Amino acid sequence: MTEPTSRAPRPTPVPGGSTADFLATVPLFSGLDRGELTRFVELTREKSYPKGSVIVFEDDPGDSLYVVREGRVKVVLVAEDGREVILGVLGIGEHFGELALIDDQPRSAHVIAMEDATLLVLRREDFRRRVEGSPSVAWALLTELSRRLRVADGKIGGLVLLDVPGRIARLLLEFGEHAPGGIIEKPLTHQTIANMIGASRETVSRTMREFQDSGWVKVERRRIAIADPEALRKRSQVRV
Amino acid sequence: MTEPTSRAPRPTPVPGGSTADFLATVPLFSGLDRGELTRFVELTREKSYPKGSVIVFEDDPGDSLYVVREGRVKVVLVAEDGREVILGVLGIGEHFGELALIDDQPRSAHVIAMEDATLLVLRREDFRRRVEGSPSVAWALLTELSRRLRVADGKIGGLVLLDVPGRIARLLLEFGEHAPGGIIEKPLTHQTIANMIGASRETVSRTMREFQDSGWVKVERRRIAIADPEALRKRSQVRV
DNA sequence: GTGAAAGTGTGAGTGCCGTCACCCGGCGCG
DNA sequence: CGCGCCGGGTGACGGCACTCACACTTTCAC
Repeated sequence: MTEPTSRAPRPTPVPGGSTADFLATVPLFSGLDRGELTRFVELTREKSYPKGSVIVFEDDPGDSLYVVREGRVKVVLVAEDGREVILGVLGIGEHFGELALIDDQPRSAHVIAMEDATLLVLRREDFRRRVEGSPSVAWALLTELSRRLRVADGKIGGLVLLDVPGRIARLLLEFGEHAPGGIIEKPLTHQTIANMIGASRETVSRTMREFQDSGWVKVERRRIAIADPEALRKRSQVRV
Repeated sequence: MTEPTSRAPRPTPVPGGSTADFLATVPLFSGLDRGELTRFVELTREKSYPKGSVIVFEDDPGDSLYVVREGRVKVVLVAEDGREVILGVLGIGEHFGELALIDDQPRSAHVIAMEDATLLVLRREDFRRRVEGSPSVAWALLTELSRRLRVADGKIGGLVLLDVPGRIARLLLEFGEHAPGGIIEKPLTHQTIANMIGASRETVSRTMREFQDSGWVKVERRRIAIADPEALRKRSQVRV
């Protein structure tokens, strides 16, 4: 999956940088000119969430779009017995909550702060006006939803066709691509990986050890470095 | 597996009215008025595909949107070893192929005719003009993509959290809802079900027998009747 | 009608991976 | 400084579901 434009790691906004500057780096709004952006900023509120707090609840009616300004959040389904499936991890510049604004259905998942996080909140009506008023925004939104649909379908394929090591290999490659130098800095705990690929913590642990022993990845102090992408790629291919 | 027809599209006798009438029933275009619809029809070509033929190939560049006029098609990922994952089954009035038109990426899956099928084909530029020119179409498209995203996420959750009987129960309920009287008429073979939920044909066979023995479903001559939705619902819930 | 092809039923064997149980090491905090 | 907690490592065990094998039934084409 090569996506030259939208997914490249963008420079982290300086804490002092204006909200308008920040929004300009978000693909969804990058089509707006400076004037529009500045006016647009007036419509957003900034909100902080401590690590572990729930930002949106599944099944709630939703009336806001969120853009991650600082920190990381996870989109999760939670079963009654406590098992959780992580549908996605969103970092700076990524957004969530559009679905409920588009189709007026309840929230489809929980969103939880993985670290202390700061979000820009935009209310339904302002969002809709923006989408309806700016073809470029509408088109960017369509593009983003398309991307997510492709990712989701790929995930479904992986869950069905690959064994656990294969799914882990694929996940590592995916994260490695979007990380500078193929080094995944942010803490990806085994438990998190497990919840992302539908496996148990223990199996992830064992598999990661095998990958290290094979020299495919190097792990030190919470950093995962992709050492042999080709081997991983092979392992994440469906076995013949 | 048959070759796709590159033969000239034969003018199809259309059961049930004009193409414009038909398009008016498709949510994507239901926002257009009669005049627009009639002019719009000029832009489409009608094409027939025999059962088993491949309509679009994964990884191909795509330049068309397809609307199912007659028959059913399946969207599938195919592994090298032949196993296939059915991402979706589309019936009359449903459409596919938008993704590639929106984001200019290659097709994300194969689409294969499950029965002899007739499709309306709309080329990229005409589609784009329509989306850009009609806010109602753009919005309908956003709504449709949102719906699919929710479905896909639900599927991911099901694959991870449910065992095979649970996934089958969920699938039956889903199909039952969209079928009049909870009776699923169209042939859903065990193999097809298996490919939709990521299971083997044999396991589906055994499970369907159990469901019948429990009185949850009644099966006769290719028809599946949902007899006890409540039981199925319970079974498709995550066990506590 | 008749044969081939598609779909289904069922048993036996096996393996991946989940669960349970326990240990270890590092790090933050009172 | 010691304690708790989070994250990780590893062995033992068992079960769900996959594969393989084969018989039977239904559908469909000619």
